[in-house]
Amino acid sequence: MSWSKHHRGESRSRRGYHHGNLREALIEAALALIADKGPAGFTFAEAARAAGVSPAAPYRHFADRDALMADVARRGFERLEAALTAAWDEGRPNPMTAFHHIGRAYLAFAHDQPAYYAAMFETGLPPDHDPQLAQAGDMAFSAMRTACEAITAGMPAARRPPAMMMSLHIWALAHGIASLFARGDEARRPLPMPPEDLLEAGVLIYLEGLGLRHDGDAAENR
Amino acid sequence: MSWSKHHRGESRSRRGYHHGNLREALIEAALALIADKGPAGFTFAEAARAAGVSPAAPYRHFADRDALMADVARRGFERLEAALTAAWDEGRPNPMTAFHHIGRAYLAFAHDQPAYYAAMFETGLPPDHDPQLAQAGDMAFSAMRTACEAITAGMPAARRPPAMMMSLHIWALAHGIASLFARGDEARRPLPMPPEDLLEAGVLIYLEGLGLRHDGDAAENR
DNA sequence: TGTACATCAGTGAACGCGCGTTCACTGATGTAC
DNA sequence: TGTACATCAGTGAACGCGCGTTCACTGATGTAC
Repeated sequence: MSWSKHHRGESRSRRGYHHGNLREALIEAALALIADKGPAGFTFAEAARAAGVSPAAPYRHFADRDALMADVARRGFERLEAALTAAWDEGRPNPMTAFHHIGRAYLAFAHDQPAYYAAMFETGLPPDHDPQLAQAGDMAFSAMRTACEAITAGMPAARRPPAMMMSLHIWALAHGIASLFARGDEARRPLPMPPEDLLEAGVLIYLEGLGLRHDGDAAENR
Repeated sequence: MSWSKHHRGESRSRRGYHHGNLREALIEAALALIADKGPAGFTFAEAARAAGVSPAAPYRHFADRDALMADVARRGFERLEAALTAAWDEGRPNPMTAFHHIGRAYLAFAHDQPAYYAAMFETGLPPDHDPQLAQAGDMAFSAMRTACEAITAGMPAARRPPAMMMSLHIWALAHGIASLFARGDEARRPLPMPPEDLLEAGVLIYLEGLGLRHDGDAAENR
């Protein structure tokens, strides 16, 4: 199979000596390994093997194992931010419904992307290890905060809660439920109800506690 | 130092050939290693070295690395249960105050015992990997549930929330805040306020949403 | 009180393994002229 | 259009290391008699 030298793999973008897209291939390999064996089960050498290159090749693209992991985490936060923003959809069809969509999107992300989720929250790496990583995390949080600001905008200023505090509460509640009960890997704990329902009920009670009526129309918030 | 053969280490309970308390020593070593380098940084061999025994010795007490880890996690849940129960103190001085003590105790545990916390929640092991581990986890959750039942006992049955749901909400909120902002290791994220204050505010709003007045006296709940 | 013996916790040497990392190198690419 | 050359992505062999696990063993303990 002499042609395999010039047409290795399934894609014509991978050429013989030069891989062509090794950086992306390593990240994909890392995701697959993390999903399979947890963040601890991912090794630089095995990612290289999965990408079909020698163990020295990854050093052309990442300083070390942690740098690759941080890049995966950064992409995870970017994806989460996109998912939350799409779920919010600028408050359509109405802020209260859109707010619940955000919560569902958070749980869906944790469940459907366990590798990203683990890289983002369970590697033990400090979040400010990499400025780009920290910024991506802030962006994702901002998506939540934007929604909180919008949903409380209709309240009288005196009774309006600080959007920062509110978004931290919602984030923590969603994160707690996701980490314990909605994660996509083996560490998920059993729950006597769908985690989405648990989160939605919690958010409703919380909003009620803030003085945001949720029964009836949502005209107050527009 | 010929006597070191018979009086090895700082304790007279450790005797020459037989360690005397190796099981405990391995668990302590594991905790120290996890605290130092995260759950992934703990190895069977290094725990043996820290305990001053040969690498084969741990196999007399634990089937493998995961079995030791599960034992550490089990003890962690037992400690957490004890801490929550002590904080609740059967609802003294009054249920609302005692309830907030529980939240603080959860955050304090996560902060002060990062090794236990990581072994309990971040090893990636399935929670039902070990029946004793699962039971210890249930016991800790029960402590929370007992408090929720007590604090809602005074409400009219029609408006009383299910204690199961309520305790899941409080647990998830505390767990989310602990995991993100109150953990004792490097992965703690910065927060513009003490995490205890964030949790207490969230709990107050949540209880308000349930219809549990918190301003004024707590007579309603006694 | 003394002795024989079963039990068992820990030894230490050995094994195969995969890891992270380095090094001088080589083959492909693309650009200047 | 063709050629020389700088660039750089990937090679492959090598290194030292620590891991998990096994094995036949040995020394300490405690109990039966």
